[in-house]
Amino acid sequence: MNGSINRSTILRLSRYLRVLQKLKSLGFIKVFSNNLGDAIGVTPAVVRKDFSLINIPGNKRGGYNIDVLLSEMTKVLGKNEIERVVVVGCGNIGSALMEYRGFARDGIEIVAGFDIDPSSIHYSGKIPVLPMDRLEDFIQEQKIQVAVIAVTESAAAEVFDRLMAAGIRGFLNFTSVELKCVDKCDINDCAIRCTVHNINISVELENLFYMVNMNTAESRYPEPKNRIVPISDSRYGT
Amino acid sequence: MNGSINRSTILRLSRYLRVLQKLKSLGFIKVFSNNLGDAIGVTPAVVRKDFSLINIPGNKRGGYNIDVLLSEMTKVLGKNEIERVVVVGCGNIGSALMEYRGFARDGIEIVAGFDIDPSSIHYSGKIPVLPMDRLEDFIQEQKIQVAVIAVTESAAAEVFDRLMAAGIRGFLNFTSVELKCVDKCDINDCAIRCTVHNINISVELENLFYMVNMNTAESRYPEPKNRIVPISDSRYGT
DNA sequence: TAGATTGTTAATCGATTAACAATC
DNA sequence: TAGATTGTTAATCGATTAACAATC
Repeated sequence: MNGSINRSTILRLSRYLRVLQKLKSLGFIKVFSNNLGDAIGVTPAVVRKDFSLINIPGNKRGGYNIDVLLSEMTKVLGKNEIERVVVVGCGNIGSALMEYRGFARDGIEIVAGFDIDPSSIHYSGKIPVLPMDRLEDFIQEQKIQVAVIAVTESAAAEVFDRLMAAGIRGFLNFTSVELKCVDKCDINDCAIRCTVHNINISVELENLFYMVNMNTAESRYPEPKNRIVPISDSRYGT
Repeated sequence: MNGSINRSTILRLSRYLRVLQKLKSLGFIKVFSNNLGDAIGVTPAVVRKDFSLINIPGNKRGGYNIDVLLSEMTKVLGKNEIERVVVVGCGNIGSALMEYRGFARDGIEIVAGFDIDPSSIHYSGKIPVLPMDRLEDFIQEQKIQVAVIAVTESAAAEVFDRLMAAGIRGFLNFTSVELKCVDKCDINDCAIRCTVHNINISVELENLFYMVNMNTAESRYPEPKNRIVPISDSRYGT
């Protein structure tokens, strides 16, 4: 098939959405494919292709209507309701995420944290931090589907299993353990799919060092044509 | 060219490295391509190809020697010395990273933080937090090449420019602003390359919700052949 | 030897890019 | 009209996968 809606496309849609919201707040009405391409670092053709995939029409001369883009894209991305998340592990990273104010603007709400350390527990406050034995109940009662894992390395695998069993189907994993979905079957003997995004900051940094070293090594032989070769990787690229 | 060392390969190498360190600490001497493949979620052929790209020899029957792998891979990744990083913006995320203990094990050291808020500044302590006007001097004196950007959205672009001008060539960007390397020329009129990794946690979470919704929608029509379809995306995949 | 694993080549797959007709 | 932009198709590119000979 020459162009289905895949992960790359979806990640780009999220990024267009972000830019479009800003443009709208600035009073813009329409936008061209090359504007959006510049904004997120892709070619205009990619933008047009993405939009045509989700059947958003443009005007041959007048570009795309921002309101249409926003409403269609939120429809595709399923962003019509608040997206509720739990954070498991309220150490450095977990707490930082729970204190981050920017999620609300993006329609994301962290509804609870969970921690093994009794001194971290508090039931009141903006976001409660609950003990680990409340994990399964809470997830099932609140029908939570997405969780952030920010526990210690040694607890990662067990927490992952518990979350999976409790019904979580999307995982954002900040531990250094590479988590993978393993075979699980529900009572109806039907496949359970889940999605894990592993974010390993050490690996990110290591890679940056490698790229920097490579670039400085190469820059002794600068290419004649393209004097400026910015290498901007959004992690969703390539 | 049918197989140069590209970003995907490098990111995989970092991940092999991590697994290999654990295996070594468990007393393992050798490892097979399918073990490593399982560990990071790729096929054995990819592992063998990666290793052959960096000229690591295996034994037709006995797999790969872990010590050889480790020493060759650290050579390629340039991990022989401590990798020094600064963190700009010591709010929630920035502080969390500075307090994270795991970097040392990976040969990464956060040598300083920088913040605009005077109450965050402290010159002593494990990692000093310096005022922003020390930024350029520090980076140049210490020859820092990689920085984490964890400032507010509104400060992101300016901080990025300052870091770039001060000599930073690798950026790990946690702000919601998509940073791109722009045209810059140094005094020798030679291209400056830099690398930016943008980590946008909102986008990650949004994407998880999309995947989860898609999967649950699809699971009403389970495929006959592969009953279990784990979708495990390491962000470097695809 | 028999079995298993590497190393490499060719085939496949998918995404990006280029190009251009359609048309506002 | 002339110019600019969309929408789509074909070409290119690159990475993954499959396959299998080599060989321990």
